[in-house]
Amino acid sequence: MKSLKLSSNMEDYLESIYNLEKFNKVARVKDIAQWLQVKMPSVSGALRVLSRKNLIKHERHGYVELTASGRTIAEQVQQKHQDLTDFFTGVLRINPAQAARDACRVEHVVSRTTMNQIKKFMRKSVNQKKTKKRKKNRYGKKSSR
Amino acid sequence: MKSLKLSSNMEDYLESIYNLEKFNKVARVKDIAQWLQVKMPSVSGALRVLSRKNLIKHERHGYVELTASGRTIAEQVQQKHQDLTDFFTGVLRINPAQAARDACRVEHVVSRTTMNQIKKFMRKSVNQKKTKKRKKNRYGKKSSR
DNA sequence: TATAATTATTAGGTACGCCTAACTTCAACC
DNA sequence: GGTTGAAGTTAGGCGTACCTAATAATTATA
Repeated sequence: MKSLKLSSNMEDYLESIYNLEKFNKVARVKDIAQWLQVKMPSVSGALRVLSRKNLIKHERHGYVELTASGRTIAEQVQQKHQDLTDFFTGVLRINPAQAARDACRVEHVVSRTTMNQIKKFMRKSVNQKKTKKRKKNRYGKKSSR
Repeated sequence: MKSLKLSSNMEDYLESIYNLEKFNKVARVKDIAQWLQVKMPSVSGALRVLSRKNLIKHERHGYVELTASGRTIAEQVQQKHQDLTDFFTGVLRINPAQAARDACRVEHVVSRTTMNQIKKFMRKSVNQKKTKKRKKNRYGKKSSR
């Protein structure tokens, strides 16, 4: 391991590469820049750092690719992002656009503990809803929606 | 208005001054440093910035005091902090220490919209609990605790 | 009141992350 | 194969926020 803790910004770069690989097949400097709303030289700089940490593979003027360890980190961040978005929209009833914006920023600062509790809470809410429905049906009341 | 958006760090400085004024009557450079786990020169630097923005009053070697506008910001941040802490402990069942740590970081990145929904959600949970209790009592079951 | 200890400031340096401007490389087309 | 435009890199600069070391001011104590 080169260094253990990754900055929020570097996590964002990894996450954007991950998403671009997923949606565009390949990740290019220009697309990363556009995704993150920064200029290309900022991306070049970041890629140099991530390369040195062996989180990406990147040859001059070539596509950017995640390494296995880079992918692991990206997936973790992405998962947090997804879980937070679900929580914000599903539980807190935030509109999707705002939920995404908040998730983007919260995902870098929220603890593992809290993420776990959030997921636990969501599982519980789902069960409660199911239970409610069952009860209503059992008592012959019309189910909501 | 000098400049509109304050960095997370500057918000932290304001918040710590606010808390120190509240708990210690006065805020001193040394105490701020201790509170935020930074060295005194970092505090001196930050205070210069906040002074220029008219958010604090600070004469060389004197106590630090919030101005009206500084206090307003500090109170807003502090309120978010409190609401998030309540949410984390009360709803998500996070232990108080971890809740405080998360609140400290989330308070700077979460949107107003989401904060509002969090508060709404908490009010709703409280009501639901009350309702449950009432129901239980009405049906003659022993109330929890 | 002079000295010691504490508190605060200034000076100067580092790391990060962004930018613009200038240059290079690549690919695509004539 | 040379030209041209897009994509990418390098160079150099800026702002933020932290640090250590050195210095200054204040407060406490002998």
